[in-house]
Amino acid sequence: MANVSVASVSRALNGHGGVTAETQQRIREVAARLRYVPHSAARSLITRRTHTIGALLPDLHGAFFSELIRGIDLAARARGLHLLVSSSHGDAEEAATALRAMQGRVDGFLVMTPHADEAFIEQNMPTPTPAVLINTHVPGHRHAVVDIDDRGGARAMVQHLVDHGRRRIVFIAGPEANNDVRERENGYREALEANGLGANQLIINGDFSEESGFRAAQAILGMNPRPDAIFAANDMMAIGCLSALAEAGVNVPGDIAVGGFDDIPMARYVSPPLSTVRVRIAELGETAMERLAQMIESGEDMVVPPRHVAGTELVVRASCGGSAPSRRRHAPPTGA
Amino acid sequence: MANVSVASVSRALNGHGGVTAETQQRIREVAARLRYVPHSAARSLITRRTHTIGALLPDLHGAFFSELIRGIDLAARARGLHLLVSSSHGDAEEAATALRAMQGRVDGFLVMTPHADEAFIEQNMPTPTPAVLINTHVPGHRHAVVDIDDRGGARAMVQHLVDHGRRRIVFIAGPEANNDVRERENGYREALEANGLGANQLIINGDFSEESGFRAAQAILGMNPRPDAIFAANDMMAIGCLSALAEAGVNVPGDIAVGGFDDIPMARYVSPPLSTVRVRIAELGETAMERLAQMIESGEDMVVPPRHVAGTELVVRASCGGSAPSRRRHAPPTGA
DNA sequence: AACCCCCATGAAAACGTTTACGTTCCGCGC
DNA sequence: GCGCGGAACGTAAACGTTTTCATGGGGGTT
Repeated sequence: MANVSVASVSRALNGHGGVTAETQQRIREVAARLRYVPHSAARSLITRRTHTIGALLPDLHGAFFSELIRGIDLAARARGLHLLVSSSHGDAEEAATALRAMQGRVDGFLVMTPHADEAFIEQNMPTPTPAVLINTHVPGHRHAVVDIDDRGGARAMVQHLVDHGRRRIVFIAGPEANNDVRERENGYREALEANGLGANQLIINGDFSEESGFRAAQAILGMNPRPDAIFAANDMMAIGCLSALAEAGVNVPGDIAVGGFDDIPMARYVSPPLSTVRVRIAELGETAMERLAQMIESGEDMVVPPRHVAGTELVVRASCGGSAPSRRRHAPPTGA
Repeated sequence: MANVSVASVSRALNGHGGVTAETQQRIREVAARLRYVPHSAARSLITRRTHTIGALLPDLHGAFFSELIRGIDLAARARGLHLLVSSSHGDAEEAATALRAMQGRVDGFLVMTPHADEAFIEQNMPTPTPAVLINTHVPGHRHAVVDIDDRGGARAMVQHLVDHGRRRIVFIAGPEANNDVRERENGYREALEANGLGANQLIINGDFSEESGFRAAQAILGMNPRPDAIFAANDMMAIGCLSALAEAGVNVPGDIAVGGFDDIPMARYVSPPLSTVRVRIAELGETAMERLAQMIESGEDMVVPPRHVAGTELVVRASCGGSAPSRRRHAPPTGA
């Protein structure tokens, strides 16, 4: 102590006023000298604020989540918030457990999980805690929602293929439970229908793995008449396709054009470079975090911001045989 | 309340005994019905345990950190610990701030930052808090250290190149401040000397970016006599080399062999597939986390485990012209 | 039948803050 | 000169747990 009561210390360090500039100065000096740090638990106990937000993600693996976390972290630290991460490895029960474990430890949730259907939300999300649902099409109005424009991106890709003369476009789907996939498939369908090709729907199931893309391409090569384009629901499957096609001696994009989704860093490096749909993932995370911060600050009469949809961007490279590849060899991929 | 005092509730929920099985049962039922969750701040206040560990990383970008966090998360959740992440974007001051901000909020630190020299540690790490330093060559004995065997990995790669007849091997270094790079360079040197090639040291500086690898390769092409192998301190630079060499019409590995370090996912997909040194990153994170948990549990008379060095693994693919590429086309890369 | 010990339970202190509420002191106006 | 207002600061309550200690009751032993 520096000849002063705990109350004054609190006031001095929090800068709430009610204390002379001089004593504030003195207290701060002493605090620094003593390497005093306020006990955050005690503070949280009385303040009911933890200055921490909890992120529940389906997995922490791969470029997607890396980018997402990065965006979230960026926005969080800009606001002086801490980030508590947790992955819910596939299992819905595990996700619920993780959510419960974070309960009370955080001021708000950032939730992205395939298990987040309405019942799950209802059951496991404490009403008073603000939450932003990422990429989760739940109609509820109690939580904010931030989505990727999967449908629009898929439409753009298919439209591009159609514009360049492709007519028999196969879509390689992903795991059925996945919302993104459903939306990408919807976009595929809409684009075909918009071009009077509704009857040409060709859908093969995959599971997001390179392997499944490889197998899908083999199946496609056996189809008659042979398709002239493949649109995979993600880049890894598209890359699997490229392998299979190369192995079979099929020319890409001459014989078959290939498009993916995500624009993972690798997409630029495969041969031929993969056309794909870029999602500004870090931006998605930032937006979600910003929304959440806003909800938290709004306090009692919480305002739930309207649904936000993160745009996508068609990245044309050699694999889809469109215009000259827009890939400049040594420009770093934007946003990556 | 269920006809019982707060003390009994505490005992029932924590299972410390001192309460009838019957009442414990009853209390738990009521708690579940009321969706009661203990206030973690209050608990931390008295327990002086947060059940949270703080991870300070230099960045959250890219495959490396994605893997690292994944490993950490895995080990953390296996022990029921929460994970607070923070990136210290480059700046040492920022790292210090982040560390201070986590102070008191966590039971232990996982620190990986290029700024973690001795002074930094001394200044910013609160002595009583357990900490594990990842990939940080600080001699202090107060903290545990977990490292990558950069030197051994580099030696293995260079030895492999020498074994296959290469004699003029260029090393492309990374940012000077980086510990990994220094060690990789040491390994390079040691391997050359061990083979009586100590006089053939050829080192070019890079900065870990693809671009710098590209430029380095151009420089190398101008050297006389021309080197017959390139060993880049990381995969991205190696990939930049491949681009430059392909552009110049140089045959890889015929004219020049190329090796990288990290085994990023992309390494398998470039052309030719890149030989590299794999680091089991997730394992590194897991080990670090386990050590930390061990230190935390050991309590007052904290035992600091001895330095642990995560092994590396030479991954031979086509780019180094060794034996037939060991890459099986559709086996998923192990550990990725 | 009396005593003792142990176990289940309750009461209360403690953890380290924030904040509402007093208290003191100073300066100013009447 | 007296009173009054306001600013600076101290006192103490409150936050929700855990844990120590006290209390009571039941069962076993002598």
